[in-house]
Amino acid sequence: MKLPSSSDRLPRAFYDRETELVAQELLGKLLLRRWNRTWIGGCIVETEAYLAENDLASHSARGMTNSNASMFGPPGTLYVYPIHAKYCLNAVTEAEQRGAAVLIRAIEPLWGIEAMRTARRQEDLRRLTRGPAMLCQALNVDRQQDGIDLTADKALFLAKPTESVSHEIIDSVRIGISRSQHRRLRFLIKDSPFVSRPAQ
DNA sequence: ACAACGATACCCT
DNA sequence: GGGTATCGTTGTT
Repeated sequence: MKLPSSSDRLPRAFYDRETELVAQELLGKLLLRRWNRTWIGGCIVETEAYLAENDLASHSARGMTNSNASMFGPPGTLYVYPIHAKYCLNAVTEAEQRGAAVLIRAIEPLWGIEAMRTARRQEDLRRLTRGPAMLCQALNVDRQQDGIDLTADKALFLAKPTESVSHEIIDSVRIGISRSQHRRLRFLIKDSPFVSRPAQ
């Protein structure tokens, strides 16, 4: 896979659609992070949808606060939140003020693998980006990046793949939540060895 | 001021 | 598969 260029960047209209659809369509897309004058990133293999309405597992479920404000920003905003002394990253979806987002849970590492190994203090390729907090650590993303515009930022963006690769999507229940556990809002690329856990 | 908890991951058995 | 480190956020006194 060739490194994407700025013309491959996903436009705001991509994010300004139903969250479940965006979560599925983000599979196979590329996530790129500029770090120390090089690019780190790879291909998205696992996502979860967090909805604006009737979703008690969503951070937006009890309204906007200072800490979740960027989840209510325009589509294409990055929402980074802290959990268990780590971080997870989301792409905001639907119209501004809706409060919906897609959690990016895992990528297949493609570029800057040595930089990821350094950031993660982990040699095993399979354990570099296999989970949302691992992914943030590998890409050097934390709360400093919360609220940036993925459709314009110079150092962090999402892009369409530069070569066509077919994949099959499967759904699953979401991981690590205590409410709305029955909903099948987790999406994976079938047979990818880089997902955090198999579908349930 | 303080206690409880979480969209986690690591380490151990 | 289970226990837990670790810390920001939130809800309770």
